[in-house]
Amino acid sequence: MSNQNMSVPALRRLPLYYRCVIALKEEGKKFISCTDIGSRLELVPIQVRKDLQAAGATGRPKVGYEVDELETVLKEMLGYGKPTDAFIVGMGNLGQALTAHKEFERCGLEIVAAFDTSPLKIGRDYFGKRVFPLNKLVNLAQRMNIKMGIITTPAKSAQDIADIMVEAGIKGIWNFTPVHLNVPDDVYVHNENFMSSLSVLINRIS
Amino acid sequence: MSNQNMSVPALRRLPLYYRCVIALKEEGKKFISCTDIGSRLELVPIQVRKDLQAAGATGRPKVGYEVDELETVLKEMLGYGKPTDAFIVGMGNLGQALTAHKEFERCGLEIVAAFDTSPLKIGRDYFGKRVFPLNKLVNLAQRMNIKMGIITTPAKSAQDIADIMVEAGIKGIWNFTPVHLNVPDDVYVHNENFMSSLSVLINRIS
DNA sequence: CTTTAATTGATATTTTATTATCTATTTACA
DNA sequence: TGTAAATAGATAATAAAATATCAATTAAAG
Ligand SMILES: NC(=O)c1ccc[n+]([C@@H]2O[C@H](COP(=O)([O-])OP(=O)(O)OC[C@H]3O[C@@H](n4cnc5c(N)ncnc54)[C@H](O)[C@@H]3O)[C@@H](O)[C@H]2O)c1
Ligand SMILES: NC(=O)c1ccc[n+]([C@@H]2O[C@H](COP(=O)([O-])OP(=O)(O)OC[C@H]3O[C@@H](n4cnc5c(N)ncnc54)[C@H](O)[C@@H]3O)[C@@H](O)[C@H]2O)c1
Repeated sequence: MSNQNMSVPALRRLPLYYRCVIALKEEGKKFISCTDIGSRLELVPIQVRKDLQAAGATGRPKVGYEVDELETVLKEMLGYGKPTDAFIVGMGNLGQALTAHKEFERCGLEIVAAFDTSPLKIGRDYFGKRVFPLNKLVNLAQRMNIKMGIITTPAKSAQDIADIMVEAGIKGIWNFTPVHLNVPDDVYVHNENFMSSLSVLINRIS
Repeated sequence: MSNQNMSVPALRRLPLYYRCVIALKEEGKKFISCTDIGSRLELVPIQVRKDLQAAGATGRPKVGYEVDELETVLKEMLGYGKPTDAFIVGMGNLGQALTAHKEFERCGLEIVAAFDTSPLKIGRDYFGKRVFPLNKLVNLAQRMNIKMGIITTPAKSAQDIADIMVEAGIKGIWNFTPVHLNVPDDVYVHNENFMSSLSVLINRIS
């Protein structure tokens, strides 16, 4: 099953390996080595090997890893086989862009419903997803056993939405707002903080 | 000036401190301690102190850091005073969402022009930004001395766009596609890889 | 005026992540 | 059949990041 004690940096590299495996498969390759993968992704082979080891893949000396097996192992580890259902809150520009993104369904995430407070949006469909009023979230999440929530509301509402998600039993929050969220220990928050990324970029080019 | 040898993790925390400082300022506080900041962001005080030290801030024992001075230091370090001009390529769902985001201008980034290959988009304005044909990018970038590029095209075009950006003299690329880009050493790429984030989230909630 | 508590800043330690080294295995080929 | 080359896997070393310790400083309380 999914190895809970893989490091975050290693976990973040797995989708890159997966893409690489798919590409090599399409090129007709049956086996691939860490060196192959590493040279494509500009990673040292030893790092690729350690990550694949942690993911549970095994290879053969002189040959490398079997493409089909590697695909299966990574798919399993990444949860691409059975997508996780998620709610998204805030159907503005970013919320709509994420909802439109069909690729997520092949990468373990299925956005099943959206929530907003704007009467202009409630009841409408965006890319096939219905927008519900915010006050329906807790009840629906519990009935549908939703464990993942995405926050794309204005910053000032973010903590309120997080509180509602926690109340609803959600255990993983994908936070696109620039605010730090306070949640209980058993809830995992991943901050997609664009401002953090910008500060690195700006620093590096100046 | 901007400390080029700050670590990436530390740099990424600076915008959080900045937000915190602004919030405390609005509460009327004149001085703030690492402990204050840390408790708001769930960081240990020593980490906040080390980061602020690297950013060039100095505080006074028993009192903490002066709010106004901290704001100035962070603003300078983050480049919030003089926004960096950037081009964005790919005016689809995500490209439009980013272009619509006014907050960037206060956080060091000014998107000055957009590029696309679709005849339906070229010549139009989105949120006040004109869309140009892709073949105008190199010339315009050189004339306007553009150093930052944002890629929000489909994955299959990403490397081509990166090559064009490199040719145009762009030194920092914000890559929203899931592909690894090959660029020369003097070009910095920051990958906003949503699939990587998903793999951590899915792993942690299962 | 003295003591106390809080805080910074510098240094040291620990932990985590990355990279290197070494050994055993396997394939390809002479 | 034997040998060389490439590679996985295990272990060790290094580097980077986070955390702890301690001394110096300073404001406030007694
Ligand atoms: N657009 C971007 O590219 C971008 C970039 C970086 C960060 N962000 C962050 O993402 C968030 C959303 O950005 P956006 O550009 O989509 O904003 P937006 O204003 O376009 O959309 C916000 C949406 O949230 C809804 N909303 C407001 N309050 C709500 C509440 N309490 N509950 C539920 N819904 C509520 C609004 O009705 C609206 O539909 C913001 O926090 C922003 O800082 C966006
Ligand atoms: N939408 C999301 O929320 C989301 C999430 C994760 C990743 N991404 C990634 O971001 C990228 C863009 O996603 P999107 O949803 O906005 O896609 P989209 O299809 O909505 O938009 C792509 C845009 O790029 C333009 N384009 C195509 N080829 C081009 C080229 N060679 N040069 C210039 N422009 C070109 C298209 O005309 C279109 O306007 C994709 O790589 C996607 O994987 C998007």
